[in-house]
Amino acid sequence: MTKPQPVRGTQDIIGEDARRHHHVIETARRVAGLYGAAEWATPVFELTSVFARNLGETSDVVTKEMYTFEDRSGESVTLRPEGTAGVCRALVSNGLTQTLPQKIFYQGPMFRYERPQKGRYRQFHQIGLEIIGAAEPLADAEAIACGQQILDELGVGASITLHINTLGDRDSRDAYRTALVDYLSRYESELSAESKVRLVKNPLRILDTKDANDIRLLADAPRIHDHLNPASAAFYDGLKAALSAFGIAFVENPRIVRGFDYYNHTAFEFVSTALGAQGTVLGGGRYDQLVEQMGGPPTPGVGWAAGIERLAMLLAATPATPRPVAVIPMGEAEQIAAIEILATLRRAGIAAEVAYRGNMKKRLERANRINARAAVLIGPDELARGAVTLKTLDDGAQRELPRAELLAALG
RNA sequence: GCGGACGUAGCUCAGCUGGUAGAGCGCCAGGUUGUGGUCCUGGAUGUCGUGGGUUCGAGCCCCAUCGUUCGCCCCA
Repeated sequence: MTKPQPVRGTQDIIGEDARRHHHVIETARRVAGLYGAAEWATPVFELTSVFARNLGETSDVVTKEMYTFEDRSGESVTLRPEGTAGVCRALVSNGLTQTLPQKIFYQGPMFRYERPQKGRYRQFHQIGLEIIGAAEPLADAEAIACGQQILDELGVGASITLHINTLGDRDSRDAYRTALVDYLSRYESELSAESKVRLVKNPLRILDTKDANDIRLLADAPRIHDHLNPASAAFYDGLKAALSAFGIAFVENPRIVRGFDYYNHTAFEFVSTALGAQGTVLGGGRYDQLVEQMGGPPTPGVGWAAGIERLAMLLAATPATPRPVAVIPMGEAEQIAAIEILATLRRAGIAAEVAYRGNMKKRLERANRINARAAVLIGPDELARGAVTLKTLDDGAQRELPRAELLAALG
């Protein structure tokens, strides 16, 4: 038997996975609301230029990793690889650059055309937060605090450490890049193959190398903090002060970098100590050039995103679902009474189920399987007396009571 | 995109140097025609990922393909 398969790198989220997934989203949505964020839903695909223009046409990201195709009119469209670009596009499209700041929460599927691995799918899901229109480090601190609170409320915060860094403003960053290239060029022959390529293409990312010898060479490399101009240094100090005031613990990690030019100042990652070397569960930073690159007015922004699948994996336990009440008519004659009781319970906010068929034994088995807390039994005797038998399934105790008292008994 | 490993029942897996499939769990039925979770008895389920090849004979060997997984590249 050949069963139909989902497209490579996609997965069905069902059962326990679905409950964990929803729990992550609901927790994040609720906490983001506490920070004043409104939830946006932007399209899952955009014109390719929305993503490509900002990333550089030649990077691997564009040529290799985007889910891009032509629609029937020959337009090149791309399934969104991340959420920030679409949110910034929407901000500009809707003229919201006149109404700043905006705090935006989003959640949904993202797509990258990569080789699938465990926890890395071609369709995956993210939650994200953006604060657009605030140039102050307080916005960065709020975004980070929101991320921290979500992780805490998910119960995964304990095994996670916040790493922060600054890239400085454009001048600071350019000065640092020059200094870093100067230094590393002297050791070019000793660098790993990948780092040699990065030295030309994207030198800051060498700081993120895994090669032991590269790491040794980097020990004496110039540091970003020595190249920050006064304004950038003040911004970074402001961030750290605000984080401390929010009660957020962090470590400074100069190896956290971002590859694209629209990033500046703050870069941060929440790293799980439980998941090995690649344990980033939530990451983000400041992107003061992005909205302008998108065709809007110069508008600062800061935000983060986190993979829902990875967070769901970290949850200690699957969130419990409410236990329903099983309504069990003995036969056809009691069916109508059962339906009436179902309606009463559900309108009162009590989860209630009835099995579609089967004798009493079968229906009790089913009640057990759906983890019902109680069964409401109705046979000819109860029907004649206008009563029901209420059975508590955990201890098996049961008693007969008038139908009118059922709601109160289940309250 | 590159390299390694793997693909047997719904799930987890066993299957000797090739002789045409098994366990546990789950599922269904009965023991109990007004009572579940425990127990006992019985039952169903697989073109052994797919296609081709070698062979008298392939779950097992060979090739291809699809998928999964580990690592690399990348990680917006």
